Amino acid sequence: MAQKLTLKQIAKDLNVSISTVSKALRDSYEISEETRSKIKDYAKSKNYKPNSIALSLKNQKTKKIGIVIPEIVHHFFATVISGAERVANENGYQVIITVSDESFDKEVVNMEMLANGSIDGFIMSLSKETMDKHDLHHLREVTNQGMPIVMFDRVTNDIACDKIIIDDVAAAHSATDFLMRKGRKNLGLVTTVDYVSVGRLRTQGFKQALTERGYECEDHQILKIENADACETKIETFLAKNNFDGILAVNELFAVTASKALQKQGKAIPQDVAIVAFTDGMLSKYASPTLTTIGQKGEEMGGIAAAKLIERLEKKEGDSESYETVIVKTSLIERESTP
Amino acid sequence: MAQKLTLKQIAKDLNVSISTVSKALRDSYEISEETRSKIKDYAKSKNYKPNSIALSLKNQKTKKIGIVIPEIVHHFFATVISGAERVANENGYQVIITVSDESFDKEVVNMEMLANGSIDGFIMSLSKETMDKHDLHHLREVTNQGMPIVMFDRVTNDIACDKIIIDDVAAAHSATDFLMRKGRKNLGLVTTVDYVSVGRLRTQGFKQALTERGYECEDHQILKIENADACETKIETFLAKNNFDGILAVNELFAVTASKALQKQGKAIPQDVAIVAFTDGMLSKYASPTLTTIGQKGEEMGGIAAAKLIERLEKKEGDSESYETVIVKTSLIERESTP
DNA sequence: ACGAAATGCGAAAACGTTTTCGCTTTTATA
DNA sequence: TATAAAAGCGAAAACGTTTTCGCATTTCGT
Repeated sequence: MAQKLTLKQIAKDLNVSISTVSKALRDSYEISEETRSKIKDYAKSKNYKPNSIALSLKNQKTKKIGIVIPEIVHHFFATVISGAERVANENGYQVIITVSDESFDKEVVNMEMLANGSIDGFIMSLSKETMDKHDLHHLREVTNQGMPIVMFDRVTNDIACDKIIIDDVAAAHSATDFLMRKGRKNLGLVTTVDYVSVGRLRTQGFKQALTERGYECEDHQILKIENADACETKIETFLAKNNFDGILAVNELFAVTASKALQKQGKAIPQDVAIVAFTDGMLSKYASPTLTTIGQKGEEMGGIAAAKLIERLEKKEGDSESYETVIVKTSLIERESTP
Repeated sequence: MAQKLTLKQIAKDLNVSISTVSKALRDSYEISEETRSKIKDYAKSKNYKPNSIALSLKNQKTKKIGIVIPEIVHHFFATVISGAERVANENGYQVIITVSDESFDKEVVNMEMLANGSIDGFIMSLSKETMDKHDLHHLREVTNQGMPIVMFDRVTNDIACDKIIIDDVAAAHSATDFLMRKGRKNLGLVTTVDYVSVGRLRTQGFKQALTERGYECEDHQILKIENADACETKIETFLAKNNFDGILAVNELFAVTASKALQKQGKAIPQDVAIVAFTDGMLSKYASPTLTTIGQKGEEMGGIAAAKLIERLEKKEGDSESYETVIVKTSLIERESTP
């Protein structure tokens, strides 16, 4: 009903010019104390708030950050958003979320939409399909326009930008090592297909740890899952065929599925089989038994990503063009699934 | 590097006026076939995309929807966002997320920020503190400006707007009934404090079901939890003091916590105690035993909320000013925690 | 009391669009 | 061939800001 109050309206109401109103509200010395307070009082009483669209157009800045993730109903990504949103808000920015749904096309469409003036920069994690096709033209287009990107978790080396990751190799390595220190010698890995960077790297860390201790890593020890929806039977047969005493899983879902399958097969956890999972989410905390996990600190990653992006946005043009890769430390959170 | 292409730039490059470019790109009959295709080809080759900020200012529409939720790292809210985002995108809208963190002040600040031209309308669920204080001035301010709100889940009757809810009373009633039909006579309820609307309503449904079957509902049967972080010991003592054979919990977390506590106390589930939980999330699916839940269909609620909001946004001014409350059907998803 | 400096304010441009209106030039009509 | 209509294009306003510049009035110094 009550039309939105603008500078123009205030100017008309008070019989001054628009410029005077603008200056008064920004405490310009050009405006007399008297006029200034008259205008400010009036604006306050009518609850004037400058129109952010007009400001964006004028300043060529939107104070908005676009977050592109593959999936939102997912604990890790939700925590990343949470961290990014918090830091963004603290710095006067807002976040716009789009979900690629693991689809290359959606990722492209969403980013093109946002790149047309809606936001100042991107925080993103690549969709599976993008990593598989390795088609990065949309990312290049964005960076060519001078719009910064910060990638997290699922990144690529072929785009020059800041990156926030965990050291997947090292984390998998140390988790595997942890299992071996607990006396487990017959280890299995439940992971994703290789084109997902984190899957590949974690597999690599797992293998390294084994060979360093003089064990050979054989193919039958590793299960690569493409589609998480149909993982249950695959995991069951994988576990039935082998006689593992330790399992590393690249995510909670695989881990808890494995845990249940093992228990169904009569194994006790952690006595017969120990389990460690990547990603410390709800499932790990509340599964039975609770799962030992590698905490990925999504909240922290999101926060760092937002901070880095904002830093770059607010830095003078043409400042150092060097990009940084931040490696966030993981932590092993021991629970009941390991002895 | 390559500056963003504008109408002005195209006009200069092709030696025509800005208006001609604009009209050509929008296929105006005023422009000759020749000029039109020249301009369109050029624009396409340079990948021109209209600046959305300028369009927003011109049209006084942003094509953006603000979603205000109390918490994002939460399965139900994540599904709602997911559904809303999907429907919004299908209709050419984008979503901006802000999190109130259950704080009244943050809710107010975030909404004021968004209300200044950033978005066309709100989808929201009230923060606990807002429900507690029952201070709704920020919501009224928004609606007075003519900006529509659609509320979901945690709503209030004191604001005129569309609402998307489940029938909490009926759902709790039928879940309680379900437990009684399974022969359970000594039921306990783990819920939240009353000022959270869903907590109050579910409690009401629980009580109704009991009294309808001739049981009296006594205070000791009900545990009201204010802070979910510290719920564990409270739930444990609540269960130890009573000898329940059936539990209804208002969310997954309370349910799985109760389940574990009961098992620790030597009870078998569902043989000794049956459990039903509100909210069908990850936890229920992967807990041991898996939990029978009342599915809230967050994805569907989010989708409906977005559809309703967009419908209202695109309807001619001054059309019917009547608001609707959509009640989304819940479904009982039976799993191992009930016989 | 006269010129200079300071004070207070308004006009206008700019950000990138769309759209209305008006101006030329061409084409059709009588 | 004169005239009306149609076709093709450009100028300008509008959306709501900020900011530079210029103008008028007041204050000051001598």
